Amino acid sequence: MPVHSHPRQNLAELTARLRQGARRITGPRQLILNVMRQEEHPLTAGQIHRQLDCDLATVYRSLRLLEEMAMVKRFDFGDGTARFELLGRNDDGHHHHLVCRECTTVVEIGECFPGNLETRIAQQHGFAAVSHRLEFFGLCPDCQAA
Amino acid sequence: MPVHSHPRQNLAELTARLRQGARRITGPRQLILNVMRQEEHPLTAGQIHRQLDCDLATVYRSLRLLEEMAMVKRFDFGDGTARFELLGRNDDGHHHHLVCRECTTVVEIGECFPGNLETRIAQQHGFAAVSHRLEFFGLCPDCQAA
DNA sequence: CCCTTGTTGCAAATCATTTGCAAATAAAAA
DNA sequence: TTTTTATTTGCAAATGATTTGCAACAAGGG
Repeated sequence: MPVHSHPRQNLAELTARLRQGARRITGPRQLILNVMRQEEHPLTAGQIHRQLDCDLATVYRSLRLLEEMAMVKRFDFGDGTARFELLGRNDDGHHHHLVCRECTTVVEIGECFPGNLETRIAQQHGFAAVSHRLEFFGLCPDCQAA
Repeated sequence: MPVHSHPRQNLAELTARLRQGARRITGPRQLILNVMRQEEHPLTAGQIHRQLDCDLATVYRSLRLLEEMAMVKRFDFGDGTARFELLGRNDDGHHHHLVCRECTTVVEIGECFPGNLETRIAQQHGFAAVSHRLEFFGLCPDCQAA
């Protein structure tokens, strides 16, 4: 079983969450959620856009909205393009990725470093509300062969 | 003392390194190295450019060159703008940052998580040549007060 | 000092993402 | 159900960071 499972969420449930956020249930938003719920890997706005029929700007606007509502999480793999993943109802989305430098294949990582490291660093420098971003990069099995 | 010290490197030494890389010693390159050697924090291409008199494109080209030569390291704080730091002669630049979400103040972190974590993750998924990117974000003392 | 090749400045091109605005439309109100 | 009203959409144009084409130029070997 995958380290981090992605039980496919149903659309009705997602729609309900949207409504709870006092947001309108529109065609584009349903389409976007529907595309995202069948992907287990983070998608770029462009990848989502290619799979449906609405304006790219709308995709960006919707993703920002969904991010604010904590329904999706944004990841940055440092290639200048944001990726988005749908979050489960009580998932804060805290997990990391192992990304192939060649083909951008993504594997999800459940592990993280000991939590006290972050706390210690925060205290040492007087910072508050500290969070972190951690991603791994390497060559996946396929690309090693090639 | 800072966790990660930045002994100001002298220009002649930097220039020598440039020459070793079989690269020409040009005005713009000296200017850029000179600006970087007096900064202890990562700078954006724009910040460097503002402090000297040459084309922005040249700054970008030089930074890329210096990065390839391992004389500078590129950092990505996820705000869509790359930052660059000068590296010491035998410094691989492996360290992390604690960045203020409000004012972008940067503190360097010497610590890292236990090395076996990375190795274990790589093996678990059959990846090779694995590296990682880790940055912390929070509110610095000043911004907490404000 | 000259020649060759790497570099620069400038302008235009890219790329991801955002924004202005008028037209379209959910959801609330009547 | 129709009307009302605040959202949301599509489209085009604007942004901002970074790159690129190209002709003029300069560093360093011979």
